[in-house]
Amino acid sequence: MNQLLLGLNEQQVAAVTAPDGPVIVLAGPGSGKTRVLTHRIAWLIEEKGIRPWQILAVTFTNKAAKEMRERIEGILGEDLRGLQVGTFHATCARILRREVAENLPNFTRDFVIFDVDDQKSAVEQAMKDLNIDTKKFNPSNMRSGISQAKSALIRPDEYEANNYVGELIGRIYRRYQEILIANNAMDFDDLLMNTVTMFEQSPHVALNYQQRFQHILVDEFQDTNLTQYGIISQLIGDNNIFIVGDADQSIYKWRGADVRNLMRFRQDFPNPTEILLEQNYRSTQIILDGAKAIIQQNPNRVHKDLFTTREDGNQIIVREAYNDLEEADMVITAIQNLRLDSYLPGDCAIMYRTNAQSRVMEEAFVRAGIPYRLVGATRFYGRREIKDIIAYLRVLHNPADEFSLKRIINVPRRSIGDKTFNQLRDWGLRNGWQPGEALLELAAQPEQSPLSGRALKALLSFAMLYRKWFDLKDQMPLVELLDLILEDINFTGYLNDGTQEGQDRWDNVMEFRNVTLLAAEMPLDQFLEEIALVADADFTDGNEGATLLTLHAAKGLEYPVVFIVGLEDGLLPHSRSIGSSDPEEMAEERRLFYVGITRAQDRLYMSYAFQRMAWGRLETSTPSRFLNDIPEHLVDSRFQSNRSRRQATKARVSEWSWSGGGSSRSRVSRSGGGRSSRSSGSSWQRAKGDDRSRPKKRVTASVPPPKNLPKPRAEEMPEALEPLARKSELSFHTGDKVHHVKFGSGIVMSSKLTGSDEEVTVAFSDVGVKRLAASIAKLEKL
DNA sequence: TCACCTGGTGTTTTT
DNA sequence: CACCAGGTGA
Repeated sequence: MNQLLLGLNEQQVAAVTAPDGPVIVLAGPGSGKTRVLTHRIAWLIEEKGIRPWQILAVTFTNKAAKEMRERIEGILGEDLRGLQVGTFHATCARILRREVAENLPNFTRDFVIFDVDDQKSAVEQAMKDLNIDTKKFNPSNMRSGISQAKSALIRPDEYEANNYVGELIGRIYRRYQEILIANNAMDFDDLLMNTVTMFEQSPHVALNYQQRFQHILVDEFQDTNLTQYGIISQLIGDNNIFIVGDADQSIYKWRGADVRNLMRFRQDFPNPTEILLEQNYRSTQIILDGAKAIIQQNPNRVHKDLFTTREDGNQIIVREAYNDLEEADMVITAIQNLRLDSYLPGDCAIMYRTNAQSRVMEEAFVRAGIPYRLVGATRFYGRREIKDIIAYLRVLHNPADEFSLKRIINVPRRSIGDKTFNQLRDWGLRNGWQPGEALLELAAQPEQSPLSGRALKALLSFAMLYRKWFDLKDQMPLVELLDLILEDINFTGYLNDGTQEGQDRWDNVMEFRNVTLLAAEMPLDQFLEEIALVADADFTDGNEGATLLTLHAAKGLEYPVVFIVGLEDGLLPHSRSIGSSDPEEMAEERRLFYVGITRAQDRLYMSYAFQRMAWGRLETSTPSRFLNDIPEHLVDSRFQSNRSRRQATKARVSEWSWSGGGSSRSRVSRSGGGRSSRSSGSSWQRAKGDDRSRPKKRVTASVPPPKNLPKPRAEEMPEALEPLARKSELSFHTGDKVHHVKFGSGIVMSSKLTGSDEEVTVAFSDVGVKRLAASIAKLEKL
């Protein structure tokens, strides 16, 4: 048997060796689809005599592309130059860079790529130009409306509105596009849309690529949008298309992905070879059963019979935490204990629905001194100081980029304000110069400019710098150019303001310098393109620490141990989907959960918190409805389910935490927490340094009603509808011994009246200090 | 022009 | 709570 097919199962072999023509591989999670893709490409090259450059493979992330290339090179043991592997965006950017000059009017090959921030600025500009109130209509919403349109291959002149906001979006879209052209810029969506446009307008270019790519392979097909489908259609001709996907893992509808592309594919490419990969090589039976139970609840899906040979395994552990801080501590303790089972932090991933949840987790890791890696959140290239530096490079590369110039012309401060900037701009406009060119002209002939006095002096000294860099930019390696700029503008002095934050920012700049160092001889345009297209998910490598990431970013990854935190209604499923009239939104939340679960190889932990901090307030939450769909026998849970929770409340506290109780639980309680001015009795907690209890600037003298007191869950308080009686006397006092059904016994540290309730702080022997509302907590005096 | 304040607003998820 | 845009005074 061919070496390439060794160790593959029957279906995988069928996929790898599938005949020419359209092929659909429906691949369940963990079914080895990456393996199939890499072996397929290797098979084409080795057995079918296809040259590497005749193959185009499209992946979802840059990282996946890199891995795929390396794996194929590993299999074939040769350098596969010419093999085109990349994301849609990277592939299109590459094609456009080469063809745009001759084949797409309005752009030169030096076009820049606008990220979401740049897009927002451009949208705001467009709205200003059109006299549309940016307060009344959120530019972000307008931006996403435009993005949706572009994802569906609707060009500005094709945009049809069916309501008032749509009409606005249409107008803004048209103006926005003009602005981009003026700036020689494309946004992410343009990379795709303009490629299709170019292929349509210049069929010979499309034909050229058709002749080159005899085999096109697309991964994660369920998350392609209409425009991407258009690209494939243009490229495919009579060539061979091989797609891999799983409708159950479609989680990007919100950004224009269209699962119906699978249907379209079946229509446009009749009688495809269809292969189902159902054997899971990743997870234990229990984890897989849990995942199946979740996904089965979705309507209108094609049933798949996933199975694994990894029998049994540990039960899925589900736990409730008192609040988000305790939830984080539970994760930490669990990770510490997992060492006993030989799992290192690097084997663990913590997944959450929203980036905002990462903060509390991160702080817990820092406290515990456990190494971790945060994926996303404040993305590296999104940091202000990094964006500033990139803006310098961008405006040097593309003098038309007004937004970048505007960003940096007064950073660091050089007394160049809006007025001066606009004068420069208008001067350029009158003479047909791009903003960067206007700077060069100013440096050459300052006396011709309409500026004078202080403004001229300030601007001129910047223009001289700009000209210097501009002349040198192609004559020195990137790092040297960067160093020169940093030196000339004294960026250190600007950032290093003596604070830790300043230091961190400078460190980031140095980190960025390393990137340019690695880029070595790379020309500026290519460098800018690469950093524009990197994604958070590209940084998930390495196993020095636990990985913190969103469920979206977890797609395509796997870990021995997975924690899914924040399993609460409103978070997962997200509140936006709960209130939505479109049932697809809820279905997508469910798929997201499914994706998370199926990342786990050996162990799976889930948690939810009774209350958590959100928008600076303390919110009470209900466990996620999804939890009810996991059969009880798969779950090791203190609260088996909502149904039997009341019964389970009797269990001992020690069973309650993942670890069996333990160290530093007192960290878990939250002081301050949005409720106002506290009595001095609890000040000792502040000393422990809960940074959320930082003294507030404004202290209100009166005590507002405690709007945010934890609300009781219905089954704990049958008469919940009755308003709480106004209390006037303390029923608990410092030193009282009390007992709590959940936390066991403890001693009252302090107690005080809040608007309509009594707030008791208790030190429990097992779980540490808790702050409780007397009306709810059912504290028993001993 | 800039430093400082204030009030409004927002957290889904990302190439 | 945290971030921004926009306003104000120096």
